[in-house]
Amino acid sequence: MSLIQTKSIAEQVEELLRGRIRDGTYVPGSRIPSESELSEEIGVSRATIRTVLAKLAVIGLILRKQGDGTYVNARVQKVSAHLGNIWDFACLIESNGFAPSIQAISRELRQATGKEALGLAIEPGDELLHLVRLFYADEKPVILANNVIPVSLICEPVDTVDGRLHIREILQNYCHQEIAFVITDIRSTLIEAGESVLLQKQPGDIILGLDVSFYSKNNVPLVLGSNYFDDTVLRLSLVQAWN
Amino acid sequence: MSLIQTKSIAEQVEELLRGRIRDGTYVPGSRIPSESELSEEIGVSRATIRTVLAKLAVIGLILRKQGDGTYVNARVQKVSAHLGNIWDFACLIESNGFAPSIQAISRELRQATGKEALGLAIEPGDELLHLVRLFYADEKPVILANNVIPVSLICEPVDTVDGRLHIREILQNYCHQEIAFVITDIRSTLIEAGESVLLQKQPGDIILGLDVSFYSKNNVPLVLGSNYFDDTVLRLSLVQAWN
DNA sequence: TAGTGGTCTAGACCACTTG
DNA sequence: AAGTGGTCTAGACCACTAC
Repeated sequence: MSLIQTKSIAEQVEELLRGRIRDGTYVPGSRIPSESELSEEIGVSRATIRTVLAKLAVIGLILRKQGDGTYVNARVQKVSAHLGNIWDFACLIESNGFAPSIQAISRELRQATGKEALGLAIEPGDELLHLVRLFYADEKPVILANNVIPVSLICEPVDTVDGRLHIREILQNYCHQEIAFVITDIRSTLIEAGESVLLQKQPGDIILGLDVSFYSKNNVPLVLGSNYFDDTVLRLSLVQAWN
Repeated sequence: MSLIQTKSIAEQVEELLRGRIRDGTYVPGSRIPSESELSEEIGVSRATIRTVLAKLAVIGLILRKQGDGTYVNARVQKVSAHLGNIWDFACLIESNGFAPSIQAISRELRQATGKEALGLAIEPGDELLHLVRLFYADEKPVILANNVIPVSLICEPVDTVDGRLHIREILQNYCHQEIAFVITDIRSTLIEAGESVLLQKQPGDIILGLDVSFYSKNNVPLVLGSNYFDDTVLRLSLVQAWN
């Protein structure tokens, strides 16, 4: 097992191009070099260039015009938290222009409710680790995150779990599991008394509810998330490319 | 200009494989033939097979395991309205298991407000076409859609615009414009008296607000959408693949 | 060890836009 | 007409998983 994971050529090219877009080497709205030119300059095949450009086009960072060229999308740079980031709250806070931080509120062992058991494909009463975390945007609390993980998945001592880590990291470090896909339900909801205090809101204020399920490649449910998202401070905005 | 648009090989392969997944030829949860086998059977290169499988993997329809094989994702088939469909309301209603229909409520010419002018990159007071449409799920109203289009973009007589068409089709038919990308803001909001009647809700009920902006490849704002989404009837659920 | 998906290449041809 | 992105091919090698 090698600790040093060399990045693929495509990943390196992606970072290079993202960097040039970020630092203005490629001016917003302007045309970037053609695929052939990039291929020659960077020294990789045109196919590799194309896989990278396709990825950047999907998230709207660039606009491609057949017979013309590829353009930097000025509009998306400022706005976005795009598709891949919907459930990555720290990333989402950052792209809203705030400095993110995470506070671990509590870590509790308890039994699964019927609904949780259904979502996690376990039996009601099976033991769960329930994590409560609070996400801050520039010192202001904006997202209250509840996550439950079946204890049966956890390989390490439960009390070593660091609540400030990303869910992905928690699953990697303590469960040796990788996330394959995620299903997110978005609801409009009223905040309850218990949660309102932590988010500095009034009970009965309206708020976004994000119910998230994480699954492994074997289609095993890994974690359920029940999150309260203060959309008066943070924008939940998605960018999508057409085709 | 040819009316018959032959589909690309990749598109045909995608339809073939989607069909096999839909009709159970490929059993949910089971492994499908390898890339080489598909390549040989269908008679296209492995690269083409791979582009199709990559697309299906992004929307979670299949799960790919290196060194093992490709599996049909049983879970996603039932759930989803995935990324590409967030703003395609008819499609979203359908994937929730209802029959969609659209009622054109009104079609009005009026002047742009300051906010609208900003979003559409025009001047306040410039003329807009304001469409109000109501989406039904099995005869029950679930989404109220307000769309505004700068009249300057419309090439055909305004009173010929068919309010029951998809926004994409309206832009194609009456403005000769193609949508390149979309930015959607999701908010939690209270429904106002005017809108509540159409959606058969009480004023003050909570509801999801979806603010959508459509842009062309030239980064010109084409349409703004302000939509009220009854999430007590319809689930807004997103599927995303990790990587 | 055999077979799978993951990465990458070099090159061909097409469809399209711009000058 | 020249140059761009879009599509597709055939083949090589690697990393990983199962048996």
